[in-house]
Amino acid sequence: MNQNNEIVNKLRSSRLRPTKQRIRIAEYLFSREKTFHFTIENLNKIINKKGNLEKVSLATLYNTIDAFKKAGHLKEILTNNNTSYFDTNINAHHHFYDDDTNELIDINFNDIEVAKLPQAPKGKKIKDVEVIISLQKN
Amino acid sequence: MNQNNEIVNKLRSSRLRPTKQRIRIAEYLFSREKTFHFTIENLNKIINKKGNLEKVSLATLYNTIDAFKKAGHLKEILTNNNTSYFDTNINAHHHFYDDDTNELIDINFNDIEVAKLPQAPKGKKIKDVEVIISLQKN
DNA sequence: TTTCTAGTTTAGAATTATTATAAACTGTTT
DNA sequence: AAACAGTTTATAATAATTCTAAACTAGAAA
Repeated sequence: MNQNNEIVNKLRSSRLRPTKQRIRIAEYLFSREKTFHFTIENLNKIINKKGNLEKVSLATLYNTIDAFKKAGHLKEILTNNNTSYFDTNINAHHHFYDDDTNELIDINFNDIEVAKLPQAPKGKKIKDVEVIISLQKN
Repeated sequence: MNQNNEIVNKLRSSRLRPTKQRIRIAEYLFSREKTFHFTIENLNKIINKKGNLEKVSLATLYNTIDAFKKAGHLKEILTNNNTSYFDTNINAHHHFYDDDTNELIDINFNDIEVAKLPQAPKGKKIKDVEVIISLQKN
């Protein structure tokens, strides 16, 4: 139950009650080495795959992912296909985006260097800089 | 009718029949100096605002914008709010994106310098490099 | 403990953005 | 003018997301 405790603490420190559902989702998302990209639909299929006894409602998936995002545990990825993609890698990094397959691939932060940045408009400051490299077939 | 002829030629050279609706939309979008960012909903309100006699159906707006995009006359912009944004500026350039207001602001190509780029995955090549700078309140 | 309460989950309805359908219409070619 | 493919249209269908209000639950208070 050590793993579980870490997750529970993570939730508590974000002022999120460690409910059964949140623990389940957080364990799935955050107990992994490699970055994970997903849509709500993906996650729903995984969490509620047939055979699983404890189902989590779709509304809760939306609520939970939104809460995790607001707490800074997930990043939402920019795309143009009107489906939200999320990323368990919250460190600054960038993406390849394959328009044909809607596939996302992480790019290490250090593999891109943004040498010059513009001034933010007055009253605003820069929250994040994201580089997206669209791909096409050779 | 000089303006009109330019538009008609633009359509023809993209193998798009210059229909009443396409000419109307193209005139609205492409007869301007400054860049224009819009969603289909925006455009619908403008083209079909009450008082306008000639209405264009929503389906046609979708079809036409998609055709213009495929012809390279519009760029689709990446955001995370599951609504498609389009940009009449098809030159390479970048954007500020204000998450709170969903507002997009152009950044001149030269105001950002991407100094280092990664290799494209095998079988793919780089189509476009886009930088999106998210903003937050000061 | 039990009781209480605010926070959470849920099924289902509602909403929003987009795509599909198939009939009517129109630009262009013959 | 006839013909045909391309286009437009209203409407239905679909997909992603948000809303709603009732039931449930974790944690605090008694």
